[in-house]
Amino acid sequence: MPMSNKKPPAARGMKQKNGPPSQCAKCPVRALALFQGIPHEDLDWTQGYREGEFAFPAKKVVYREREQHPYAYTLYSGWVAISKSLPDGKCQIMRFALPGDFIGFQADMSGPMTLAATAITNVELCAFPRSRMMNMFVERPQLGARMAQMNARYMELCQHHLLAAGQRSAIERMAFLMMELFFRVQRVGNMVPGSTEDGIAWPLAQLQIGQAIGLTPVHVSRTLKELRAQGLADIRDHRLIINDMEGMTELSQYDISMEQSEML
Amino acid sequence: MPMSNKKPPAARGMKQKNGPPSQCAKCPVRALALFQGIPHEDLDWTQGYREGEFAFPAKKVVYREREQHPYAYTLYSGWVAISKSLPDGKCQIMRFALPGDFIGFQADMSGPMTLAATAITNVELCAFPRSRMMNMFVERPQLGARMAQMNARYMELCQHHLLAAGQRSAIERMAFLMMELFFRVQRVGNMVPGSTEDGIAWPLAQLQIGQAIGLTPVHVSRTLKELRAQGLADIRDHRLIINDMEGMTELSQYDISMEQSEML
DNA sequence: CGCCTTCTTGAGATGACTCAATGGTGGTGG
DNA sequence: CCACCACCATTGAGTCATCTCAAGAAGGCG
Repeated sequence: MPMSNKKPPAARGMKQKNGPPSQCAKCPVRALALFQGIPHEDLDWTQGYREGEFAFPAKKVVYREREQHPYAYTLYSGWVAISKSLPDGKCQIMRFALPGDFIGFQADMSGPMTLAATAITNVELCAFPRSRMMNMFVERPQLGARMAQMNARYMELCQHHLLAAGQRSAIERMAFLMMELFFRVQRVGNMVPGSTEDGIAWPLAQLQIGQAIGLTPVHVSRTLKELRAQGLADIRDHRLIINDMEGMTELSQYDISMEQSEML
Repeated sequence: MPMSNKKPPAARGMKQKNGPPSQCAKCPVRALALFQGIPHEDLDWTQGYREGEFAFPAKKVVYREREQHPYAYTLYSGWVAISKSLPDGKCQIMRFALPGDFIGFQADMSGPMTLAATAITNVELCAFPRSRMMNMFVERPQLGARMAQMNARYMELCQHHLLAAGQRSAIERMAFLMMELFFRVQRVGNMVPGSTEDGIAWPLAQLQIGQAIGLTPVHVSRTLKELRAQGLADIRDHRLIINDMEGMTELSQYDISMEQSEML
């Protein structure tokens, strides 16, 4: 049943300061999230469900909204934008998936995708057949519980963004996004090169920032300028630097405890 | 272990055109959602996890953000607002829970609540101990899978609201909220009295509408006036009436297929 | 009957948007 | 290796949607 592994169009164009994705190791080694704390027997058993590893270059669409896509994925390396669009072309990025994150899980696992996924950097993905996932979760309850838990965690991210979008100013939303991604990237640590004490590699264009927090690119630029002027944070040369952690914590109302729980 | 059932302060004040909650029948009968399609043996087994039924009057807080609350609930009757607040008092309603919905499930089932729940109408709830839920899901995988699925569905609601909050105008968001609640209420049908072909009972004040779609109450009023003037929809006497379904569908971009899947 | 909450309406302020032009930067091809 | 081109970021000027503040009207509840 499992189709042969594929490692197609690796690293086409793109600055990719992150360096090209490192070699694909064994699934359980790198896919921390879904399989964290899962008994070894379950892990081995799970291998039968894997359908290979894929690599996509930056900017490539992994799956589209409404597409009948066969896989869901664990993200090994890189950043993926998960988004939803309106008929008039407006697009909201729901979350950024980072290494270890699972993408493609939704209420109706046999229907079309409700969201789109687009590679922001070059990415490596581990594929699972959507049609068999619910089944897999029923057969391996620990895994199912873990999936539920991860999704609940993604829900919390979504809720924070909704709170920000509904109730907060441009600069506050901007600060919040920076803090969230700063801490999430720090957390996956060595999987994302380029992190320092006060900064991380930042692959997002201002257009994408705007799509994530509901601003026009022009206003993103002005807001960024304001954060810079206040000495709070800056994005330059594809890096985010937090200059004033205290000030940013205050402005963003980012709750660090969000990131401290042992489960991703 | 299970504490005695409680049926406390029923129906204190409040217009409550919905009429007071009807009597509490057996759990599985009314809690369609979580137990939908679950084998009978699992259902019976589940009874051991129930910790009684509660009734809350309108406006009462079921649990607060950051509170170490012992229960999660299936909602039997009434509407509950699930919200998240900022230190300065601004409050975003994440979703409205309707009969059959599950509330209180989150990534960290042993930590404090990440959201608050407030009864909008008088409500009846069926309580489950949070501490034992993950366990329950591992022991009854079907139930765990169902919970994951339900939560994925709530995630989709949240995503639609984030899309609306980030990308759409006041009147579009308003129309979307109306359409969502109209169809969700129609779907739970006889559990919510007062539904007609073109309208439903509407317990929300304009303040709450604003908290759900990110508008000030003043602007909610003006936006409502505009919808009324355009002959699209109206809220009067605690009822929502959709006057122009086609126009509302166009304006709201509400996708009816969202509601058509067999699972809630 | 009277209070208190909710809704409505007006006037003015403002944060974010639009349109448009300019300036960088990196990748590509000659 | 340089020049061009495309894409992205910046800045300015003007507009508009939504907010704020404030007053008054309506409706439900004790």
